[in-house]
Amino acid sequence: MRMSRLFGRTLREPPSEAQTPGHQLMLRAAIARPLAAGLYTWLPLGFRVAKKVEQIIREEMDRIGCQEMEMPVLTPAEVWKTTGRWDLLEPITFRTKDHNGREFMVSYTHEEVVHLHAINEILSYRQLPAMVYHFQSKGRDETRPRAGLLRTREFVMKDAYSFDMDQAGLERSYAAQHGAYVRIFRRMSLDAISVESDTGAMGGDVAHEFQVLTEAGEDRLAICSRGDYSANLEKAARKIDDASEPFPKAARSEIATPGTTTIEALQASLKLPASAFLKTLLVKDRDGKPVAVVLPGDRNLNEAKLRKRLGMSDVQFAGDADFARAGGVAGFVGPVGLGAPVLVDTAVVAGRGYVAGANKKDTHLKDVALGRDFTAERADRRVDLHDVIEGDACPTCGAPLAVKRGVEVGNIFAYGTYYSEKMNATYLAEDGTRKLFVGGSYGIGVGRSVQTIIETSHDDKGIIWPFAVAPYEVHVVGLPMNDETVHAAADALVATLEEKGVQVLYDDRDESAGVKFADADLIGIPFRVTVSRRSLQSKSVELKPRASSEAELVPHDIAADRLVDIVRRAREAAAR
RNA sequence: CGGGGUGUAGCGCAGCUUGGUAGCGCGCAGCGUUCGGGACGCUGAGGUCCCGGGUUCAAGUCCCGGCACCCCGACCA
Repeated sequence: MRMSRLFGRTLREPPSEAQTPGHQLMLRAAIARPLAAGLYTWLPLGFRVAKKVEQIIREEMDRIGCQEMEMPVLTPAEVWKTTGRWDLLEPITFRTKDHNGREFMVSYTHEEVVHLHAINEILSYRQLPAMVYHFQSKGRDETRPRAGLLRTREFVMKDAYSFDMDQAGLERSYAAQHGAYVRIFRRMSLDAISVESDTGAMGGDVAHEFQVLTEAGEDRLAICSRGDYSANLEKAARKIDDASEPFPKAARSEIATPGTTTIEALQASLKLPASAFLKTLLVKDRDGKPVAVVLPGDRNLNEAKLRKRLGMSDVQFAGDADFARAGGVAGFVGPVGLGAPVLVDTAVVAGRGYVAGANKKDTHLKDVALGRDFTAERADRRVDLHDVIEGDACPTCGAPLAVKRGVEVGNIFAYGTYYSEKMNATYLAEDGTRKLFVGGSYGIGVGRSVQTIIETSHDDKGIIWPFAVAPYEVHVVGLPMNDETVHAAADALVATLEEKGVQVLYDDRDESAGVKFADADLIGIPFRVTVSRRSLQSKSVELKPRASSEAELVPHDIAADRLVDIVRRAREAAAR
C-alpha cells in the first residue's frame, strides 16, 4: 500500500475529545474516526488490525471445535419476549419496526436467537455437545460511551455459545473456552488476566472476565499480591476476622449532634475515626418496602452486591415517605429501634461499641453494639455489602489486595439452563426423556481489544503494534523520493516484498525525513526499512524494528530475502 | 440518568468580561529552495462563529430555549 494513496491521514495533534493514550493514538494514527457518540468508522489501517484480531479469534475458536456461523443484526421481538428480555433491555437497546409494524431489536447479544436455532438443529443427545460462534455487530444504547473504542454503542463482538447435556459437559465447554481465551489474548499480546465476575441479575453459577490492567480501564479489580485471587470489585471479597469483641461497659446513650448528618462531620465534631461510626442507609426492596443497610463508617456500600442481595436491577434509595414509614430521620438513621429489616454488613464488628444514628433529630447514640443493641435477626441478613479497598486481606491467603483498573476485553459465562428453561429448549436424552440444554456464552469485543492493545503497547511517539495484529508487516520509507535512484530502489524493494507475500506499507510521499519517520513511529508497523540516498551509497538499506531503538544496515542486494525471512519467522512466532 | 465542562476553518486554540461585521499556529493548494527526525520563502483557498428565538442601529460576544460532544459517577464486549 502506497501511503500517498492511503485513505486516512495522520494527525499531528490529538483531538481534544481524546483523553486516554490509546484513544489519542488511535485517532492520530488513522485507525478509526468518530461518526457520532459511541459510533466509529474503521479506517483502512484500523480495519486491517480488526480483521487480524478476528482471525486470531477464529483460529482459536476453530481449534476447540467451535463452529463459525452468522446470525442477523436485526432480531424479531417475539424471541426476546420469551425470556422477558424485551422489557428488561428496553432502556439500552435500539429498536425499530418494519412497514407492517412488526417490532425488531438491534441485537444486544444472541442467546435467544441461538437457542431458537439449537431447538431446530439439535434434536438428540447424539448431537451434543455443540459450540457455535459468530462475529456480529451489537447495538447497545449505552448512556455513556467513552474513551474511543473502549465503550461504543455499536461494536463487533465474537460471541460463542455452548450447548451441553449436563453440568459436567458445560464445565468442559467452559474450560475449553477459557483455554482458548488464554491463547487468543496471548497471541494478540494482551496481558489479560481472568478474574471472577458478578453474574448479574441473570443468576448463573460461574463467570470470568478477561481483564487487561491499564489506567484507561473502567472496571476496578481486586488482585492478590501473591496471585491467589483476582475479582471484579463488583463481587470481590476479603478475609475478615469474625472474632467478636466484648460489649462496651457502658449502656448505649444519647449524644447531641445538632446538624451533624454525615460521617465526615461527625468525625470532625466528635474527634473519632470514620471506623467508629455506623453508616445506616435506607433503600427499598423489591416490593418497595424500606430496608436498612448498616456499614462501618469507613466502608462504602457496594451497589452491585446489594443489588444481587435484593434481587433487583438497580438500587432504589428511600424517599421521605420511606423514612417516615421506618421511623428514621434523614441524617440520623440508625439500626436501633428502626421499623425496617436490617442488613448488617460483614465489616461491622459484633460487640464493638459504635456511634450510630438515634432515629431522632440532631441525636446519635454511642456504645451501640451489634448483638446487644441491635441484631441482623437472621443469618442471611449478615452479608458482605462493602467495597474491598487497597490493602484488604486476600480471601484465600490473607496477603494484601491491590485495587487496579482494567479493561474487560472478554468474558465467559456459564448460565446453565437459564435460557433453555424459559424457551423450553430441549433435546431427546439417551433415556428417552426431554432434557434442557445446559449452556454458556463467551464474548470478546473486537474494537475494544484493538484499542486496548494500543493502550498497553505504545511509547511517546506512537503505537507499537505486536506483529500478529499490525496493519502491515514492513514499512518502507524512501528518502528522498525525488531522487531517481532512491525512488527506483524503493519501488523495486516493495515490488519484490509484495510479490513474496509480505504486507508492505510504502511511504512514497514527497515529505521530509522528519515527517516520514514521525509518521512511521506513530503508525507503528513492526519493521521499518529506510531506503535513502545515504544508505544506498554504502549499498545498503536501514532496518529498524519499531520496538527497538537500534537500527542496522542490511546490504541492499540481500535486503528483500532478509526481510522475507524475518517476516516468516515473525509470523510463525505469532501463530503460536 | 444525576453532576461538571465545551461548541469559532480539517486539527489545536485566541477573541466573549467591556457588542462595531473574525484571528493565530499547524494542516491544505500553487511556485521555488531544501532533503536522515514533524524544513524555509512567496502566493493562495478555506468560516451557516452548534441551532432557533430575543434585545440592539449593530450579536461570535448579552438574554431565553434547544441540540451536539467530552469528562466524573451508576450499567456493559
